[in-house]
Amino acid sequence: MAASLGLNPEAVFTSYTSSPPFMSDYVAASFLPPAVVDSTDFSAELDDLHHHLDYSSPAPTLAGARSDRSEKQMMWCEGGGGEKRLGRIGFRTRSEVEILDDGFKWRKYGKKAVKSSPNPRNYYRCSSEGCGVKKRVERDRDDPRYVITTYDGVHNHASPAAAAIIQYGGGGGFYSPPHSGSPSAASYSGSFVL
DNA sequence: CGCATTTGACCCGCGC
DNA sequence: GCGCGGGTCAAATGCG
Repeated sequence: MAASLGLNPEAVFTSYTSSPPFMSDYVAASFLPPAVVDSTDFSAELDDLHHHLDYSSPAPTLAGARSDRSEKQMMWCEGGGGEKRLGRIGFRTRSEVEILDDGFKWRKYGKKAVKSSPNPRNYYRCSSEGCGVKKRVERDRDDPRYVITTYDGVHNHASPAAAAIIQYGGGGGFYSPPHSGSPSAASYSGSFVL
């Protein structure tokens, strides 16, 4: 079953690093407006991240990345190169499970053991018609406590869950807590059971 | 009974 | 041209 993700916006935005990797998967789920990525205060550690991931793709262009020192939760984007589109977004998140519910419906279509890691890599495709977004999930080679998720493409649709997050994240950026005057988080948390 | 997952086969690009 | 590694397909299987 999917990871237990309590969609409590406040929790997501303020302490997601200690929760299931909900937020990272969410952001990666491609509904992330490029503008947000551009405006987000992405910090360094990209080189370190890339080195760590030993990503085998041909010298990807980093469009932006974010890291959280405390939890070593990181994100990298590639492709686009200042353009509006994100070719690929990757996350390294701490998680017990690999099936992370990011609000979209994914259909698994393959599994492969890769050379660079002792752990198998899983391939998923967005099950929505006409949406060719794909994602790969694999455990970190060096630190099995982490899961590396890579998204390819941009969803041509939104999920109800995504809409909720966008609403709460709007204006303040993805990592900002919801305004105190925002509608109660409770109205949304009910839709996502732990 | 319908649908998602599993898993080996197949395909393709790339480096030697 | 060949072998290898990675990505996808699709028939079989399992599950709700």
